[in-house]
Parts: sequence; structure tokens; C-alpha cells
Amino acid sequence: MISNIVRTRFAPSPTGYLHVGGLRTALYNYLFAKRNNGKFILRIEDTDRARYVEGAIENLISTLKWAGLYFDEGPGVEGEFAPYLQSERLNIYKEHAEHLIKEKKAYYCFCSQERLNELREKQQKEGLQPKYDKHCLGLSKDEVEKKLADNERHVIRLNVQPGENIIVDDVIRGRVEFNSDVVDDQVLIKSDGYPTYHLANVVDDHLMKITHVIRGEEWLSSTPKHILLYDFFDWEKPVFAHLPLLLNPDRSKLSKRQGDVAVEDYRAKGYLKEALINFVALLGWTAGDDKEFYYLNELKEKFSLERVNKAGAVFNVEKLNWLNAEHLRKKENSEILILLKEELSGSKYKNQNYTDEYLLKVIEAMKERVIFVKDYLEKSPYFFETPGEYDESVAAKRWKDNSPELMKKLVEKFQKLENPVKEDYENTLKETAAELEVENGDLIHPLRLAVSGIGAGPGVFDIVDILGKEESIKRINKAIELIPQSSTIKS
RNA sequence: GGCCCCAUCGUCUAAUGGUUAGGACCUCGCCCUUUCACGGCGGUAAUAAGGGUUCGAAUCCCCUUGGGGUCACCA
Repeated sequence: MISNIVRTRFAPSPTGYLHVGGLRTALYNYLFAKRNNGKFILRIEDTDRARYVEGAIENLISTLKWAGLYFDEGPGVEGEFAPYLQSERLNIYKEHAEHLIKEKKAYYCFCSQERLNELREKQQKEGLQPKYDKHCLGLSKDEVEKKLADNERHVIRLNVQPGENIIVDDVIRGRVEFNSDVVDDQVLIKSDGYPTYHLANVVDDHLMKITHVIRGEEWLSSTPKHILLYDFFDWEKPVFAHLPLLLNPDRSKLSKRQGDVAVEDYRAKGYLKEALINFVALLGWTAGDDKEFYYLNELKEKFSLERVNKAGAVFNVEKLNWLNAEHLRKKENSEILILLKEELSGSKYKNQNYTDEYLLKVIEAMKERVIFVKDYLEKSPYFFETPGEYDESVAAKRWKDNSPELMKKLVEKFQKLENPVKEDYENTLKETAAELEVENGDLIHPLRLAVSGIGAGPGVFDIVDILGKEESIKRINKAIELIPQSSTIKS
């Protein structure tokens, strides 16, 4: 009856948007499940009504799907263990909490927030650990029943026995011991009837037959509470794996303060999902070899929890940029074409009609020079519009006194070409240079400046070829008119 | 502060008692290229400190230091 199929879950709380740390946690859960032919479940932990953010669930799901992390069960993909929203499972938690009360593993607490605050202050003043003093555990059965009948505001607390050793077995960290003295009588059911994370999480993980709990290290210190719960319910414990944290450059826990943390932000900046997934997978895990470029399905083959690191990892954007460029370069031109068209449709060039043939040439020419799709527009705007101005420092260096004259001559020669191909421009330029007894460079550099407005980019003959004869000539003529002589600039 | 976790180049990491401590990003230099990239070659750069154990320690143990997490009717 016990099925040993691996089941993992990602259990975010809908309090905002998907964090890159959350993405990695989700990814590891996904990869581990897939690697073991198991199931990956999405469960929404919406038990905090105060922090609930409208639209967060939809955003979480769409972001996960964007990244390619499709879940086998979850909201919208209802499985055997639905519902997957904790707010829809309230009665389940209540029943379980009441069961614990019957077993004396939990108890009702009627203490006011004021009393709790005073208690905490007093303990802190005395240098003690802030901890509930089990005051309400001393209430008689009659007292409790009367208060309940009177509808007094109450919570249900975990009844932790002091002096016990609690062992957390973690695949990543090994055996971690805690003393139950440091475990507070955690609230399980809040006064609004909602469960806390600890109860809901344990109950659902058990009911949903989760075999591996893979989550961030910030949960390690509350795992003893969960262990206690499993033991109180007499349930089999899942395998725990606490992932190292993702860090800011200053090594604190990755936070909004020091840069973007929302997956959405990276998406909006133009990062490819392939790059983000690849990058985040390597933050805390390696296969052990030197391979660093991965696609999601390759990760599915190789991922293992045993090779997850213990130490926190700094989220270093430079490496992400490199991976983005790599992934973009590895794509087929036809795929980049789709991305480029999307980019164009959201740009100032949206009303221009470029043919696929034209765009594919641009893609081929720029492929090795871009990091983001948007770079096609930003690094080579000259493929989309005639330069209106010319880079001054390049002009100062490359636009010599004789440049206008040389360019005029080149225009004349280009004019005579019929259906020229790239090599024709090149040959023509070289012939012209020879005739005029100047270096090729004396023509090449001004030509580049004239047609592109800048000093960097693909081979100038590629540019001219892509732009075409008429457009190139038009641009050269325009440059002759507009670029001031270097001698004028210098003065 | 209590408890817990962690510690190899600036960053991500490899090395599971025996390596000139390897790779990648970044950076620098050279080559390729009359541009810029890509690519190729090469350089700088690390075992936090101190004790043990061992023939031998980045690796095992202890202590120190440093960093982080957590101590809610938030997850």
C-alpha cells in the first residue's frame, strides 16, 4: 500500500512575486522529482490573510510555467490530493489539531496578546529565551470548556516536552541535533481559525504523500517543531533537504534592497528563461564535472541532492549575463527571429516592416555580439534606422580631412555596381584604395562610420550588404554632409 | 544574546587523506580581425587563523575568528 514514488512540492506563500531563491527551490524540487520519475506538486500556503496579495497566486503559476517548471498537481491541475490551496483545507487542520489535543500533545491557549507581550519582555529582561510559559496548560478541563463555550478568543499550541533531544536528519547537512528546550510551544491554529505554517505544512506533506521536503535553509531551525509533529501524529517523516541560501554580494540573505529579486524583474530585463534556470541551478549544485552550460532537460538527467552544497551562494549577475549570451548564441536564428520580432513590436520601430530575410541577416551579423535580444536594437540601431548622428570620438579618430573626398569616390564606384554581393563591395573598396593610393583602412573606417554612425559592429561589408546599395549610398552622402572635419572638432 | 548552519581564487565551484589545489565568470596580456565581438593561447588570484591525528590534511578532530539563519497568532 505504501507507494514509494517520489513526490516533491514547492509551497510558496502568495505574499508577493516569485523570488529567484524561490525559483531555485522550485527548480530543485522539480529536478529531483523528474530525475526520480516522481511528481512535482505546487501547493499554495495562503494561511496568512494579512499578508495575502491579490494576484500573487496567478503570478506565481505563470512565472513557474514561463520558466518551464510545470507541476503535476496543484491549483488548476487538480490531482488526487486536492485542494492545493491551504485556505481551502481549514477543516483538515482543525481536525488534526483537535486530535492532538485529545492526545494531550496540544492544548488550547486563551492568553491575550498583552499577556504574551509582557511575558516576553519580562523574559528578555531576565536574559531568558522568550518562550510561552505553558500557562494555559494548567487550566482545568472545565475551565477550558467554559471558555470555549463562551467563545473566548483562543489558539491551539503544541505541547513541547522539555529536555528531549530532537534529531533532524538532513540529506545535505547530515544529522542536526536540537534540544526541545529551545522549541517554543508553537501556535498551531491561530485565533482566526487558520493554521500556522508548521501545522499546515506537516499535515499537508503527510496527506499529500510528500516524500522529500526540499526547502531553504531558513527552515532548518523550525524543523524540530515539524519532527515533533510527525512523531505526535505517529507519521513517517519525509526526507529533509535544506538548501543553502542565496546571498547578496555582501553575503546577507538575498534581498530586494540590493538589486532585483523577482523572477519577473529578470524576465523584464530580457534574461532568457534558459539562462536563468541554468544559472540558478548552479547556485549550490554541480554535477561534479566542468560542464556549466545546461538545458533544463539535461539538468533533469543529472541532478542529485547529494551534490548540493552546504554554503550559501552569492547571486552574481555577471555570470548570469554570460550564460544569457551563451544561451542566446546557441539558439537557432529562426528562434531568435521570433524573439527579435517581439522585441521590435514593443519598440519605436514597431510600425516598420522588416522582412524575415532582412532580420535573419541582421541576426547572423550580430549574433556573436549580443547578450540580450534587445541588444540587437541597442547595439546595432543602424539596421533599423539611418544614423542621425555620428560617434564623436570615432569621427575624431577616423574621419580624416580627405575622408569626404574618398567617400565621394567610393559612392561613384558603388553606384556602378549591379546587384552587388558582399564581395563586390569589398573588391570595389580595395580597388578604389589602390587607385587613390591610400590604405584600405582610410576607406573602411570612414565607411563604417558613415553607414553605422559608430565604430563597432560586424564587418563593414556585411553591414553594407545588409543595408543594400541604395541605402548605403544614401548614408554615405548624408555622412559627407553631416560629419565635421576632424580638424574642426579638435579646435 | 540563545540555538543552529556554514567557511577553497573577487564570484560560482572541483578535489570524498597523496594534484604543481582544477574549471567557469570577472579582470589583464597576446593572437585572430584594418572596427567591435566571438574564438584561441596565456597571466593575476584561494584552502580564514591556530592547534592536534597521520608517513602524509583543503579533506578527519578541537579551539578561535568570521559570515549567515532562526528565535511571531509570517511564511
